Amino acid sequence: MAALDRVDLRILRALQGEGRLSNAELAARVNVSPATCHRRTQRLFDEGFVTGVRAEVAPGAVGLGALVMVGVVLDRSTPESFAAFEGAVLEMKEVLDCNLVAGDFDYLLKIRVRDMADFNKLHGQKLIALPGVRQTRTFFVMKEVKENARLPF
Amino acid sequence: MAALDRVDLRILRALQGEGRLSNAELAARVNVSPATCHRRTQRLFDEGFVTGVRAEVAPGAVGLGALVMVGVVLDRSTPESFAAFEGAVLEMKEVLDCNLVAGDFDYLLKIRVRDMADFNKLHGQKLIALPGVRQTRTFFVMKEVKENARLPF
DNA sequence: GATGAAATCCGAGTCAC
DNA sequence: GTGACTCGGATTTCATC
Repeated sequence: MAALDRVDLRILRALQGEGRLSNAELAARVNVSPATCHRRTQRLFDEGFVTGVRAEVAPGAVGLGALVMVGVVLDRSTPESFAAFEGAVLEMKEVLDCNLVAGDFDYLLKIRVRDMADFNKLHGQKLIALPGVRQTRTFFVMKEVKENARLPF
Repeated sequence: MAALDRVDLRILRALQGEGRLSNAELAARVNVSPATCHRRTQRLFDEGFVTGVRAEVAPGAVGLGALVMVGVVLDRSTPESFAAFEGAVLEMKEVLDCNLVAGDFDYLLKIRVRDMADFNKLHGQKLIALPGVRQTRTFFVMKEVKENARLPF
């Protein structure tokens, strides 16, 4: 996994903004020949600099209009306890993000559901039933100011 | 902005997983002709069901190995106060997510920087200097269990 | 009004340099 | 890294249901 030069960075930046750019268009934007651009891009994918390309679907259009952040505190802070919780969270499709954090919580989750009623059900039936959960704190998102911004590089 | 039928949903799901799928391949996966698939996909983009296609860049590879969540409380809860804060946050490239929430905080931010030292600088120089900020609470992410999972639909 | 087949044209992928 | 060559897919047209 060699280092990234200026051209690589330009390719990454372009693709981060428009993942469906054709190789020809991409080459024009980063000022290299199509052949070179193709090889560079290939490498960036093959060596894991780009972990995937994904279409962003408008959440509301697919019945996922509500966003909720949840702080979770576990009963015990043992490796087994963490592992069990993480394993269970990975199975929950509604959980978009899950991070182990330092601070007042053990984990912070980002969850998308249809509406508040849906979240209430999820909370009562699945969230508090997750392995080792002592308490949760819910933060309903009232306004999404910024979502998934591009990486600043 | 008409509704989505089964074929549309299959296209969205496929593209959410692999945004660079060729139209030919996509058509094969959702079982329609390339022509139909092309027209459907076009519509999904044009009518805003797909808001963009983005390459996901490995954060560590571009010097953004540290992830930090920050809870922010403002001085006053006035519309002007919120607007000023939001405007300033939109200018900060390091802030990936910013959500207005109900609960102990006014806003929850997701921030990517190089390392803890970098965050400390950002916190001291920019975060607490944001308009109307009374206090912040920092949650360093120690482990990213799940990041940006696909929408469950 | 949407579909799939066919026809055209442009870009992806490969090769020699 | 560049330029050229070939083949496959993107995109449009059109007849059809």
